[in-house]
Amino acid sequence: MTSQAESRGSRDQGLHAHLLAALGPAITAGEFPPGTVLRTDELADRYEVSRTVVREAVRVLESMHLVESRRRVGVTVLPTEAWNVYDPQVITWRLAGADRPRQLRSLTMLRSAVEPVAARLAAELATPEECAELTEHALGLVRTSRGEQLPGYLVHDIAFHRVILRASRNEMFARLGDVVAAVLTGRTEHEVMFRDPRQAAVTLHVQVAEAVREGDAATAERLMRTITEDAMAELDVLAP
Amino acid sequence: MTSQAESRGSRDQGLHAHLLAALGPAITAGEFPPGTVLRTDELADRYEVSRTVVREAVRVLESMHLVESRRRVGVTVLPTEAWNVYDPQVITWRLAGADRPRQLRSLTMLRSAVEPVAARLAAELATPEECAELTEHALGLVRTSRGEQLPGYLVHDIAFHRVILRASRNEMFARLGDVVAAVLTGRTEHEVMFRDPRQAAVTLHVQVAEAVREGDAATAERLMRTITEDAMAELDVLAP
DNA sequence: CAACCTCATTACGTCATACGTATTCAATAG
DNA sequence: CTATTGAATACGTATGACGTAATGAGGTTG
Repeated sequence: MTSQAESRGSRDQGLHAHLLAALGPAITAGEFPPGTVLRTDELADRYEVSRTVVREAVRVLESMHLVESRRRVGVTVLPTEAWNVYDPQVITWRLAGADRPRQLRSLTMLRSAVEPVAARLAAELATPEECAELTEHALGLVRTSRGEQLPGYLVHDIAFHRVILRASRNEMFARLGDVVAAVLTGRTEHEVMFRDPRQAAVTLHVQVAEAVREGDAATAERLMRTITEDAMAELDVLAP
Repeated sequence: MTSQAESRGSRDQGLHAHLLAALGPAITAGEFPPGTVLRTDELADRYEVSRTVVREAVRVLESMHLVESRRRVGVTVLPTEAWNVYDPQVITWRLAGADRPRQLRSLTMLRSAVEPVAARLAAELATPEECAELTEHALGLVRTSRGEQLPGYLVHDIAFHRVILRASRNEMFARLGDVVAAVLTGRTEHEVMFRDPRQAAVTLHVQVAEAVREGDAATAERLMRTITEDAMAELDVLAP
């Protein structure tokens, strides 16, 4: 065993996480085309870890359906269709990779399918506390809608949509909060958004908060549909 | 090492899969309340496998956010909010467990959010081959809509919705094919469906196939929305 | 000549052991 | 009563050995 201190790599969460952080992005980025076979020993040698660590990382990749391990064959990279594209880890890796635009488009489409329904449910089921949160974040959007306050705007935007999804009282919807956060963050980071958030969007958010507070499900859904469709349109304009 | 043949357990995919098949359902069923600590040695002893195997299984559970492994503490069961509820494995486990009704409701709601949008996209993007498949499965539904042919009906129903989701050309939507299959299968298995599939549903499916073939996006979306809302209503009637 | 069977090879699967290390909790000193 | 120290603990990692199934070469057979 060499000094085993490792130059740096990842002090975060263990060697297996380090390996995952190396293999996951590489696979999702297509550096290993589907059908590529990786050997455990080779990986252990390449990344200077024991086979134990490699096997644990492979097990995780396998649970994400990124690879398949077969005896006497090796660890085979699976085609995209097999991947667990809802796994937050996979989403993160892909958003950081080459096919980011395609990924962003898929996720935005998912948003535009789910969020309007979530808004309708929220209007029917939101607690007073959640209504208050919505109003607060809507006001936050108004405050940060002008000038160089994109980071602040982003925080309120994410929080607003998280509350909507959570207030829908649907587990599956609530879990998309992370996805929405990733999409919105990505949009801001890559300046796939005008420097001054459009006032129309801000107004719509305020109105959604109102509709939810008043229990107007139909209006909440319609307004949210407008918001997400605008997001889709924005993407169509600024991406191939 | 004892005889190590194991009464049966799972010859399917290795010992670690066996362990997963035991721990996953137990955790998702709430047999280990959040905060419960499991020790690897204890698990290894209890299931008569080596610590290596336990660790690999734990890594997978960890990637699903069902548990968290911390030094000197053990493997802690995480609260439901942390779980990867989109993981097909987790979905399967939960559908087989106690809170099946709640799970079925959440998933059906997700369907009713996504499938109408998918139908709209399908009407715009479906290939001639996919249109043919849709028509074929719609006819299959008609043929099996009466008498004791629920299994046959189910096959065509699942296939139909899979084609719609695939034809939407959206990765995230396409991946929900398994979810829809699980929901429809569950509905049939538990007789949460009338013995004779309703004729109205069959007609709607035929009309969706038509709308997609003719590229009538608005109609396809509207019809599919009716289908999924009927599914929700059905659930409301037959479940608390 | 083609189809089938045999068997050595290979790389994953599992086990056992040893040691490293972060974390916790209790005992002690101030 | 607070703060520091230190021993116990359970996970993290490495290593070496062996089991086992899948593969493909090579020989056998119809």
